[in-house]
Amino acid sequence: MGFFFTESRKPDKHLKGLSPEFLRQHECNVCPLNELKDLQHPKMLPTGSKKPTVLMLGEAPGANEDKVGKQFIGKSGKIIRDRVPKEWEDKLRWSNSIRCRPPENRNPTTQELTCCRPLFERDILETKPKAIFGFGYYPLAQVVRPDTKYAQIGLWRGRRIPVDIEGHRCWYYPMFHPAYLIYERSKRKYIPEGEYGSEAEFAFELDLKRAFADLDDLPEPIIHTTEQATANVEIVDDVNRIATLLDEAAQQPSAGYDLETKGLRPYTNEAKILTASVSTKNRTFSFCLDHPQSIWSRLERKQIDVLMKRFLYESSCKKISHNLPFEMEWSAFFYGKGCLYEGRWEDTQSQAYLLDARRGALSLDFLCLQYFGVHLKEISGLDRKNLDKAPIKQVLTYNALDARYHRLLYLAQHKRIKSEGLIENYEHQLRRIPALVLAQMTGVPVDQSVVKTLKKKYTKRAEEAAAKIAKDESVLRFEEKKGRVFNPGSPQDVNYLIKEILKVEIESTEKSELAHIDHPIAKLIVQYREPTKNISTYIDSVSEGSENLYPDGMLHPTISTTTVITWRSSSEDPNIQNFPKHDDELKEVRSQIKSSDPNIVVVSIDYAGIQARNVAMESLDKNLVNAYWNNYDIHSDWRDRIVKRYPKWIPKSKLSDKEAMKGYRQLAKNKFVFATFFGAQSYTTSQGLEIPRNICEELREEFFDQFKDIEKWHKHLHKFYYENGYVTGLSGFRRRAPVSGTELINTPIQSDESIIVLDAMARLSELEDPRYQPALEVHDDLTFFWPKREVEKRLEVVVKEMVTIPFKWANVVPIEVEASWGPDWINMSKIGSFANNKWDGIVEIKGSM
DNA sequence: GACCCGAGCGCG
DNA sequence: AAAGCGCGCTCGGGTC
Repeated sequence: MGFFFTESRKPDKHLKGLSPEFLRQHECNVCPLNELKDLQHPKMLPTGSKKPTVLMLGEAPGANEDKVGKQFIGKSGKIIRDRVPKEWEDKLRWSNSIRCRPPENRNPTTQELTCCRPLFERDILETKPKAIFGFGYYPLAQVVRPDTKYAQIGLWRGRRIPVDIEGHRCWYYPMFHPAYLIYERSKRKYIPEGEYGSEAEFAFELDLKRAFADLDDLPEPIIHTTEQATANVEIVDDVNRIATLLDEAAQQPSAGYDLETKGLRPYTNEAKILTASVSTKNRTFSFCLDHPQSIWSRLERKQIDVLMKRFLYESSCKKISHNLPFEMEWSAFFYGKGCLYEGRWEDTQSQAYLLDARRGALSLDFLCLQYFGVHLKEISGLDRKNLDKAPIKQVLTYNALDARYHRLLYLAQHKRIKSEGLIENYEHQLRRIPALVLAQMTGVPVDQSVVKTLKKKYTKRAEEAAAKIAKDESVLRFEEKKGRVFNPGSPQDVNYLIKEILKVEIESTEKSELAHIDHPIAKLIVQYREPTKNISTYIDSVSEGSENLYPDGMLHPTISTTTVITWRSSSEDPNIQNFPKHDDELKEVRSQIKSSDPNIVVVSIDYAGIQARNVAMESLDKNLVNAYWNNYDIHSDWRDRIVKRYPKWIPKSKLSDKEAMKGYRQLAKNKFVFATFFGAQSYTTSQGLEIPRNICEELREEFFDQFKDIEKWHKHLHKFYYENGYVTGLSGFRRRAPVSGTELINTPIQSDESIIVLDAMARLSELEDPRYQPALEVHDDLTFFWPKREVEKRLEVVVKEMVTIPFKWANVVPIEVEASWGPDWINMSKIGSFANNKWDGIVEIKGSM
């Protein structure tokens, strides 16, 4: 039996010209597997209980199964059977989605799956199981028919889906295929006794355990038919009726709210809200705003704006959207930012993210399939990209359906949020959204004159490097041998050049690897890469003509709070969180980020060493906590301890060189102290510090002798994870299995960090004063664009808010921020460091960790 | 032409 | 055995 988890293993979609109906009708007679001569046991029948609670559904018989004529007796079958609780053994039925063994374990084809499906259906109707546990991709595809893009077992495992098989309704539990677990084990040379072969193996065990535990109290599966989904949608074309319905909705406890728009962002000249829809318990309706096919008179159109505004500002219902930042950004853009803090908004995508953060499974479409067994997008059959050209009635229906499922999904997920004890986390998540939407709307200024200068400068550099490369003798030899032009931007070409022409062994063509090569071409390639990367990633993306730059001359990067597995934010179009800051050759691109008004300056305030403080908060390590209160400099101390154990690390001549010793402190900090906090092993620290492995092992022991509770905390995380199936930080955030050992340590650090920073940002936004609204958030940093003469006054408010953290767990160590300012985003100088441990207004402190 | 993937590299 | 974590973007190189 194979394993079914990658794209390449999906069945081919060709039915060789035969319709699915035809294949279903003729079953085995038109099945290619029926032709096979060498099968020992073709058409293997299901076995086990005739009145089963669960149907255990595999993919197809394997070699062993075919030989003996019994199902689930091979290696994969054993993995499943070993995990069946005794009390369930006689309540199971065993079957495969394909009854004959495909030759040489090849994948079943769509044709074979379709032919076999009626056999499966008849068995279901005869035996009526309450649940199906399906192993791997093929049963999932055959039973649930998820859209191709969702057909990844890794996305579905750990969930349950209501399914309707020819009228029989039951729950489908997708699980990994055991063959995948065998494959994962096979990749490792050695697995210690008692350890899982992979995190997937732990997840598999967890899934099975939870699925069996579910059986005692299975609810009725809810499945919406297309008729139910589309029933009673009112398309409103009368303004008075819109007024009546909106006012009625405003009085309801909850209302789904959805907008269809021209474009994804409201900052373009063509941006329009095309239609809107609202769905309450009694009613689902939609109406036009600026759809080209709308029939409103100018007066009517104005009246609709008044009604929209009233609904957004004055309704007492919960306004529920899926991907709330979208509805908030458009609503605030057209009806004023004030509406973001009026009434109560809810976000079903945030709920879903809290319950299960897997990427790719947060769309309304996916969640409707999971919760209601309904293919939402299939019903509407609408091309979202050209909504302004689609028939208006279709757009309005589609719009209304979305609003309906916003509300239904909210109710379904709310129950689970509550029962999992995640209300507080959801409330925090909700507060992030208006804060980040307001940051998106605030925007980031770009000075196009700087952009032009830099583009010229880096283009010249790239050209110069390219010219030198073209003339290099090694490149000439490459071109002679290959018969084509050498491309310095192609890792493949570079790899060939270094290995086959220069005859130098390399592991990769990364900068660090090239640095070790004693040939001018290595340096030249880096000299070519740097300016080309700078141009394509950081200059072109902010220059006129880029889709990222809007008519207001600003960037409005999209910030997401439901993408990153650890609760951090992410930024795209462009990613403003990874602009060069350190490399002298590259960091100049930050000077593009600048107001054209010379009175406006950039002010950044970042949390000093927040992740290390998170380690102290999490572990409550006595020595680490005290270090913060007593200004003990861990990194200098450990620099000195490393030298003590390995004197060769720092040449004698440098021991009295203050600047050099600062550099070694930095090395000790990043390559040893922090790395060890985060779970790095001696192998890694040895590579980072470039000192022998055994010394690093000794150092590690010495380190955990000083910070005993950090090691304890690492162990606790491990234990908690295997007991509960997720890892959590002090904020209650959860990251669910599979999670690897080092991810276990990092996750609470990143999540608590993000809670602290984004809570501060939310509090600043809630002041509802644009002066204190950050324009950027970069993980430990909030950045503002302020009039120069206002900086001191505004800074006081912001700093105070940032260091006054409302979480008890955070205040076991002092919190410190560092502010800097300048005319642009790179030419910045330090204003000062401020901490809350000596709070007396703003206290500037000297010496930081 | 649209999509997918890995390599490489920027940030915290 | 593997060997801090988390992202987004661009390119080359491939497929359909």
